[in-house]
Amino acid sequence: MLLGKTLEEAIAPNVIEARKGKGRLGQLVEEYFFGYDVNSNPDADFSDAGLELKVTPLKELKNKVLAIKERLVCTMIDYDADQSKAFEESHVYLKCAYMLILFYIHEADVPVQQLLFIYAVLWQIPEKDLLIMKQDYEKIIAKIRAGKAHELSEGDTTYLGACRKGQKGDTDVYYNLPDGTRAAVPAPKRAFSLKTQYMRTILEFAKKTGGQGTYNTSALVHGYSPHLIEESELRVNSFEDILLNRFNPYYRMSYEELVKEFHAPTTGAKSKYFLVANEILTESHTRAMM
DNA sequence: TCAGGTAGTAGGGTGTATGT
DNA sequence: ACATACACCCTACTACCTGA
Repeated sequence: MLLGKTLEEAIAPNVIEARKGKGRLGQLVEEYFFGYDVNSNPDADFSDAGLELKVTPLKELKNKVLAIKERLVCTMIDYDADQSKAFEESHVYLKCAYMLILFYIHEADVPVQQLLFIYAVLWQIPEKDLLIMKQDYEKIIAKIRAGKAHELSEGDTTYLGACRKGQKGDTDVYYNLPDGTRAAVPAPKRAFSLKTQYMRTILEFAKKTGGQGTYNTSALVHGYSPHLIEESELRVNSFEDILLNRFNPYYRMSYEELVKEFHAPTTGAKSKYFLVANEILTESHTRAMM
């Protein structure tokens, strides 16, 4: 529907003309393509549409090669609720089947303002990978159902890991078993993560394709699409183009420059990169005011 | 060829903002 | 008050290079 056309040609010429200023594109996409009411939800982000945004570090090896620095944490494991969920209806799957991943280069002792974003990849987990993750998921769930959540380990699985997650002072949590009784041994909190081994395949894809507004939709077939993909594949492809175009102007800009560009507050929060990336995606809300 | 450097993997842990 | 979402930080162990 949008393929081979501009948004204006395909959707709402008059309205688009009525709005001037940077950042309208995303706003229009949200409003006319996805039906968001931008005004009623200024924080509307793409997770509402089934797109998870992730910002993750790379490290530069001695030979200058860029490698994955860490696993990518997806979402907390709910020892009670997750037990009865099939992979296809799990929080992890719904959340991470479709991700916009921004890679930046981590450097020790370099002010956080000077770190460089280098790749952006829109990634839909291919079916072959989902198969493996499904097995991983089931392995994890099986342990929980057996009352062995405390024995969970990242080494158990291939792509989808159950990594430790918690805060100072956290105590292990109790959970109920399928028969309603309480597990004998409480377990530390854990989260589902994409292991570095899997992240590497995404990185390789980014390198191979240039990573500057690149996307993998090879797995975009019928049957398991998250709710983002309600219409045709054409629509999705167009959406990707639009979304990725939003990032194009910002490649090779440092965090500091981005903060200036978006008049975003500089914070010491560890989620600061996410906050900036979110600014890019929801730029319309701040730019529209100017 | 073997000791030291590197990288991959696993494991444990933390800070800040925000939602319920 | 507490849990979750954001990543982010640090260490140990192991295998694999690599150059004296």
